[in-house]
Amino acid sequence: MNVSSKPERTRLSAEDWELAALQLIAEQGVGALAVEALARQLGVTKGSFYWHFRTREALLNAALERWEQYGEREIISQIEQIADPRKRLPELFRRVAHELQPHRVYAALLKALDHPQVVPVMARVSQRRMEFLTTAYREAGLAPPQALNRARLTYAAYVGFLQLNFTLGLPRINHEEFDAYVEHMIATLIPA
Amino acid sequence: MNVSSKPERTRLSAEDWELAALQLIAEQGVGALAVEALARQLGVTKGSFYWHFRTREALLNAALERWEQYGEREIISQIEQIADPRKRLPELFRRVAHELQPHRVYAALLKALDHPQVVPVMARVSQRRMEFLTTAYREAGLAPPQALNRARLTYAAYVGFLQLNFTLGLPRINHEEFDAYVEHMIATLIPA
DNA sequence: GACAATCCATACTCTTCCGTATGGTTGATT
DNA sequence: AATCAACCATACGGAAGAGTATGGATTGTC
Repeated sequence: MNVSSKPERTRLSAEDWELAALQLIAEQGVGALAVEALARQLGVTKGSFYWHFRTREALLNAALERWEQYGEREIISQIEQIADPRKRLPELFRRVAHELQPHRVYAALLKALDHPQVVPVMARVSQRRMEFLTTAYREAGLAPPQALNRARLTYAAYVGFLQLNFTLGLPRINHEEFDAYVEHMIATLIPA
Repeated sequence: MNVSSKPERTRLSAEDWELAALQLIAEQGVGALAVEALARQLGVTKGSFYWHFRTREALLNAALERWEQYGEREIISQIEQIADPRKRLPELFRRVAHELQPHRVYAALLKALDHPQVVPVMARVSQRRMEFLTTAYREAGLAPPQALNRARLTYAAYVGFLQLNFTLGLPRINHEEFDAYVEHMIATLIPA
């Protein structure tokens, strides 16, 4: 039951700080990552923090590294297990669409691309995903140049959707409408 | 010739501060908008600033309002003058693609969606553009629900592209490749 | 149960940046 | 030429947050 934030009176590890940092980033952005605020939230003081980390930067880097490592393993491997290549992309779209929770950190980091620490991480992650999409489109029948551009378009649409919808709260699309939108995306972007 | 920043030894107006603020936002983001930094850049001190504006917030609001007013008039009116509705969207795509400069502020504000002052501005601007796109798609022959979803998809792709390319510097797409990408977008998103 | 190593609290310093107070300078007006 | 408003410089006060110093508490280990 120790998921929340109040009364966990055990001692903390570096991992605890990293996880709390990621959660805070997801909720309030990288700019809100202040050590005293985090300490309050964890029920300790700065004294604890500076035992585990040399600096605030170090925490950010550690948290980003953790996120990059354990962030996307599951979905990609799940999709790769689908036998028919033509069924992979629709399944990917639908699955991503209904797991918007793990994308919160990505959306937050997208808004923090002025911080030099996050740029390389985001570049690597985005690059990997783009490559995954590109090969998926090739396997779905597109010629290589088409596949690359379609992957660019798809990934841009994904990123833009994140920004427009749970960062900005645009026209608060509801569930049915959202499902229809996803199907529209599938019909428009994926070759028949 | 007084475009740059060094030796303009006339007195400043509120407008000067607003324009400088927008430029700084475009280059370094909303977070970098500090009054002393701006003052240095303009060759004056804070004393000047606090004569023109009551607070830093006031400057940000004024700058945002100015941007919202004079930001997008031209392109929309130009597009609306095109007679054949089916030629409007391709032209819009190509024109937007080759004027990425005015989109710098929009991209910067996209990353500042945690600041409560920018959210309403961005919501209004994005909403207007979305509506423009939606009617354009209807005029190009799509049924209303399809048109709305296609507009969502298109605008998300636009926003995502901004983030991925001149905020993050993803795979540094070159000119030819970029033109090909734009044509791919047109072929994929606009009904024939 | 002593004794390290680990973990944390308290109390500082230092920097940055917003905002204020106040007086000086410049320019237009008469 | 005098005057008044517009504009700016200088010197503060104060809050917030990073980082340091140091000692106290807790935990495992012999």
